[in-house]
This record gives sequence, C-alpha cells and structure tokens, in this order.
Amino acid sequence: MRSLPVIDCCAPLAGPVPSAEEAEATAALFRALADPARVRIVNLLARSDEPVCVCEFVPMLALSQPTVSHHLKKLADAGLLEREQRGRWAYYSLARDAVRRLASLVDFQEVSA
Amino acid sequence: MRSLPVIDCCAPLAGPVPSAEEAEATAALFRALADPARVRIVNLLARSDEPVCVCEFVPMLALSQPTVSHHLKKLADAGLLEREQRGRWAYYSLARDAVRRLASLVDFQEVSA
DNA sequence: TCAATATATAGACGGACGTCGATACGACCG
DNA sequence: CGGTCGTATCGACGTCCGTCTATATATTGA
Repeated sequence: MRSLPVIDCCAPLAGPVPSAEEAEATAALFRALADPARVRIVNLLARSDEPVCVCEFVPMLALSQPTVSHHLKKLADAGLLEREQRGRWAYYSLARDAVRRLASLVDFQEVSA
Repeated sequence: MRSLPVIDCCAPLAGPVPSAEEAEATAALFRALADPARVRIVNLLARSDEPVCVCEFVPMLALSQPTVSHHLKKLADAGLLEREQRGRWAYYSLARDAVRRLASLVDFQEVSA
C-alpha cells in the first residue's frame, strides 16, 4: 500500500499558514525535484509528447538501471509521473495536472485566501 | 567567499536539454525548498509586506535559534531571501525577482527556446 | 514450461542534511 | 570600556538519500 501522492496534500508557498502536514507535503514535493537526475527526467518528459520508455532514461542519465528505476519511483510517488506498462516495457509520462498544480504552488500573485 | 546564488544558474524544467551544471543548479534550488521549516519561512515572508526579524521565526518554527539561522542561510544562499541588518537584529525578506524566476522554472507552457 | 529480457526490489555503503549545545562575532548601552 | 543581547558559526550526532550489486518479479517467445 502507498499513501496519497504528495501533490494532493501540499499547500502553496504563498497562501494561508500551512499546517505541519501541509508544510511537510510541500517540502516533499520539492524534495522530489531536488536531484539533478530527476530534473533531467522531468525535462525529457516535458519535451516529449509521448510516454518515454525506461530503457531510454538509462543511457541518457548514465546511471545504473536500478538507480533510474529508483528515481522514477520517487517522481511517481510524488504524483508527478504516471506509469504505463506496455508488454515488458514500462513507459512514464508527466502527470500534466500535477504539473499544473506544481506551478500554482509557486505562484506568488495568488490571493492568500 | 560564496558562489553565485543557484537561482542565477538554473534552467527551467521544461525547456532545452539542461547541461549537467544547469540540472544540478535547478535541483539545488528545489533542495532549498525541500524542508518544511524553509517552506514555512517562505510562506511567512510571502504573506508579509515587511522584512521579518529572525527573532520572529524562532518561536514560530519551534526550533533552536542556530537551526533557524541555518535554514535562513540556505534560502539566502539559494538567492531566494535577502538579508538586512537593523541594529543588532537581522531582517529577512523574499527576493521578489528570484521568486518570479522560480515560477518561470515550473512553467510548462513556456516555449522551449 | 523454460529461457530470455525488462523492470523493480532488497541490502549495503558512503556522503549529505537537520538538529542541537557551545561558542564566536558584532552591535548597542551604561 | 565592559556587559548584554541578537545572530552566526562550529562541531558532533543520528537520520535520510543516492548509488551500486545482487536478486526477485513479470512478460514474452520458443
């Protein structure tokens, strides 16, 4: 079993005073992006219209296959990536709505409701 | 001596393929926000028109004064906070332009120039 | 059903990070 | 000039994290 993706729990940086849980969830979301390998993964997916096979990430990142799998899982657990099984291959894509919410988290124009 | 704030070096999540240094700088920026105490600090500053005294953060975060100072330094090193000395008190405020650039990093609508 | 292939999980190891108490630094005030 | 107060730095300690190798799981094809 796995708890809710952090993207579903976190509060905007600007906005009302966050609870302890909200502050932790927001921090966890940023933590998901706090690694250069994961930044690259998101960047590749952002530039791709199609889901991308795990076997493409491995040579691009120059990391071992288990390490790449580890990073993909972190991003998926955060709710930023979606996984799709195609035969024996796994394809990952950006969770576009999650990305929209990520953008809203760092929007300082927003009214602090 | 201190190197450039990471906010000056990092590349947008969507956008052209980042170099190793850009991916690391972008990750470092998210790392600066990857702690609930720092999320709270930014939140308080976002809701405040005036710079905020260190002595206000300490009770709010319920952390020791050295720990709070440590978090403030991390955010300032990232380029997200500005420090101002007023007598024996130190005041911190949001670096509004840095915050604008942070928002642009997570903007996936942007053209990948 | 067995071998091969793609991905995920487990376990170990080293380094980074958050936290603290103790202390140094710096500015104000008698 | 000496004391006090606010903040920053130092050093230590425990935990988390990224990485690897080895192995398990799952899917395909013969």
